[in-house]
Amino acid sequence: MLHAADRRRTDTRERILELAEASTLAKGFGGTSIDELIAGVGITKSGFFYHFRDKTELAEALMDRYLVHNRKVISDIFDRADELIEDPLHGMLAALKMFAETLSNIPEAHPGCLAATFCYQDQLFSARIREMNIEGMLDWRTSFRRRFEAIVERYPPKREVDLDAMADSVITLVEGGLILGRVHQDPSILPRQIMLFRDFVRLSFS
Amino acid sequence: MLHAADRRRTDTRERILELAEASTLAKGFGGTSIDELIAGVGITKSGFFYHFRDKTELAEALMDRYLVHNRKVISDIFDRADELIEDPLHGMLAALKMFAETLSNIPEAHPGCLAATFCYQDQLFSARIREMNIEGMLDWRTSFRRRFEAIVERYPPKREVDLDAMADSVITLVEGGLILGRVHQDPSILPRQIMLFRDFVRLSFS
DNA sequence: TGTACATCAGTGAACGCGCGTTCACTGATGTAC
DNA sequence: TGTACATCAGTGAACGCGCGTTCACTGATGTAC
Repeated sequence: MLHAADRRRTDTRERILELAEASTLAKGFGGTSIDELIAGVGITKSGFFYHFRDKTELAEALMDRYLVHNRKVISDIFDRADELIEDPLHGMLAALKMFAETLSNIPEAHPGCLAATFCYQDQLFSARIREMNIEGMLDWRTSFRRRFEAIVERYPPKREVDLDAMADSVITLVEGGLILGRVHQDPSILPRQIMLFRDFVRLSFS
Repeated sequence: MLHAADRRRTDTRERILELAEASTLAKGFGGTSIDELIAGVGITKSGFFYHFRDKTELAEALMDRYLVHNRKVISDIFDRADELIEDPLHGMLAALKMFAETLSNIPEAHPGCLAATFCYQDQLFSARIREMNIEGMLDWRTSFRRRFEAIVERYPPKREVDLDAMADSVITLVEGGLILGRVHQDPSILPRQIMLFRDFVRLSFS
């Protein structure tokens, strides 16, 4: 159980991270100033530096949070499907459909992907951040790759399929779809790409 | 024919843009300083402001250049295929294959997409930039959409297909693939995604 | 053809603001004995 | 249970650097008559 002080600490820190993430998605990490964050949270600048040694540590904490969230998204995709469906192909199809639905149900346009912003400013960051980014992307690849292998075993495809590419497809579409969705201000773009990929999976293995 | 002065002018301006684009892809536009550009080009700061009223004008010029380049990429995709192949489906398949090959032949990893960086820092820019970004994305959608319509007419698919989503797929995969390629430092990721999409197109219409 | 003026492509110095960072300090809460 | 000390979660003031921007000026080239 948390004591009062711990709770307070966690709160402020968490609120800084929350604001920093939103601002980073809107203006990039470089464009996000500490002044702006402390104004939002209601502390002084020194208060910020109590929670984070420097701005780099904020970036790393942001990436950490993102990695945890990332893994939860992936397991959410498959957990429900695994519960209901044993067959790997139909499990994948169900999982993709549920994923697309989840993406549709986010009321506002999804704000974007932190990994993408960081990747497009990577020269500003430590090698640490880049490694974390790779790690996050590999989580997607390995999770999907394993499941596609199970599918191939039970449903041998007529033509050879590039399993690594297929495993990377969902996260590729997510990154691309978030960009398109943002530019066009149309949150339906990403889920529709996922549903299209689902059609592709169905066609490939039947 | 250009006079000496014009040529010089164009040269310096072009070199600023060239450097600015590379730096923007590496660090974001906000992280790209005028000091850095003039050091690279070898002029003084006032020289920069002779060519661009302010930094916003540089961003717009960058986006302008990108839009022109963008259109060339799209027409390159289809021009050769149109020359050789009349059938819309086989033309599309050929175009996608050539596109994937072109992407493979870029020796270094493709540096990324300017539109993506701008999109992830869009709060820093004028509405003008955002409009230009939309325009660029629509170029892709309309070009592909028209061709998929021709395909559907000649090869009616068994199942209904989301033509808008299909038309958006290539640019979605390009944006996503560039991010994955950058993070993993693997330039083969994007062309393989394109080839996978090509398989999908073939399966969908036969 | 020579001269006067205009434009091009910059130079050099200065400015102010915002940014990340540091440092000495503090009041409230928690812990050891 | 009371006291001494430690830790937590900050405050307040200052600093220096880099950034975008401005302004008066300039030498080389181009153009009109």
